Amino acid sequence: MDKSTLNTYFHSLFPIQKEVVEKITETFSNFVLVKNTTLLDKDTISTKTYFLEKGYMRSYLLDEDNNEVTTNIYSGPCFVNDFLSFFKKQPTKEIYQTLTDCEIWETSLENVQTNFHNIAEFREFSRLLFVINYYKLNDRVIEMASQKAETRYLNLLKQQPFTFQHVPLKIIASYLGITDSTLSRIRKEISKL
Amino acid sequence: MDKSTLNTYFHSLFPIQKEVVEKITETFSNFVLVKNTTLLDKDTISTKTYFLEKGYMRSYLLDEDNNEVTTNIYSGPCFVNDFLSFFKKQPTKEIYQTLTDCEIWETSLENVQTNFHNIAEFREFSRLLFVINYYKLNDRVIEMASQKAETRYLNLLKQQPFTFQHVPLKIIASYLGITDSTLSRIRKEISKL
DNA sequence: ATAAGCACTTGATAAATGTCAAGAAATTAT
DNA sequence: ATAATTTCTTGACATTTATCAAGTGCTTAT
Repeated sequence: MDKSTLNTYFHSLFPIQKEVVEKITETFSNFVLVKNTTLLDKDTISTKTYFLEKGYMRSYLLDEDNNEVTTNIYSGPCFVNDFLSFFKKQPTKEIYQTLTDCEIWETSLENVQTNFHNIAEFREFSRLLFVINYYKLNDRVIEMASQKAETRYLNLLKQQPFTFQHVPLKIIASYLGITDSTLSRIRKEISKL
Repeated sequence: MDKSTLNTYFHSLFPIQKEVVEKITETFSNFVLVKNTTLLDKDTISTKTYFLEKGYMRSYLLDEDNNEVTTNIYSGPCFVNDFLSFFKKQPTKEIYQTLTDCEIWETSLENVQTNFHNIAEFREFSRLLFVINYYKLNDRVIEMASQKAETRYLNLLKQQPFTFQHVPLKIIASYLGITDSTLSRIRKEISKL
């Protein structure tokens, strides 16, 4: 039950007192999931917020042609949440799955609510987490709208180089919005240079 | 200074007492902007949160080839915010511009902070606004990654039909991540059916 | 250790979308 | 009302990406 990574994450995002962080993380409990396990399934309601301490995960869904669309790739340490399901108590549209063995912390919505309304620093932290996630997504939309596949690939390679050592290329391809054949060809082209 | 639309917006998103909403909107003041005016310029820090009561706006940026990339189209009534700039006090990367004459309300970060930390219902409202905006963006990424241009166009037409009566097609095209030529051809194809 | 199942690559071809340039149509300014 | 500007359309052609199918190699389960 070593919460040092979890606690450090709070400090890294927002200046906040050690005692306050310990109060916030008091209710978090941890568990381990092996590779290829579903953490949160489609059409269920997320009652927990998750912190991925170590390992890789993804969220994905199936489009109308039954192709997998990877919506996010998570590399710990980071929070993993289906915000809509968790806060609005709606069924998820996406599946959250481990891509490697993972170490995860969780706490309930009730605990989040208590902290959100009673600890000013947690409120600020929560909002900041939203802002950061929102802008990552925004940057991705801009990329998708304006950059070609090769550029998106090179950006991802620069931003998350370690992901490529743990996540299959076909999943990375679907995250980039291209087929695995196209990604394979892009990589071939680049390796020629 | 009729705040009824603004106040109603709060109620529509989240059950909240009339008196509490009036307290929250107390500090909002209004103004009018004519078509094609910049509300928030690139590289400036957003010190206000905006509520677009009436009219159309967009946010956009220029990519490396100096093409406009429209990141969002806003149709009042709705909040218009550069969250990153407003909450993290960072320079915006995008330009926020009116597309028609607009009626806008604004209040300062200080007022938002006071309400965020003192009014539980406002905290819930704020978070909900984030959640909703986050998922709109998430849906857009999924669309961009998995649907072709024609489908994205038809979805937008269904979801925001009135936008097409007030926003030039070239802006809609850049929002869809395609060129205006391609949008023109898509519309021609569809009109044939 | 072997078989089965995935992940990845590659070729041939097709579909989707972009580029550039010109002209038509609509809007805005004088 | 006219001119100027911007938006929209269209054609010819180029580029990007998808599709389908086959084959290779790697991983996993028995």
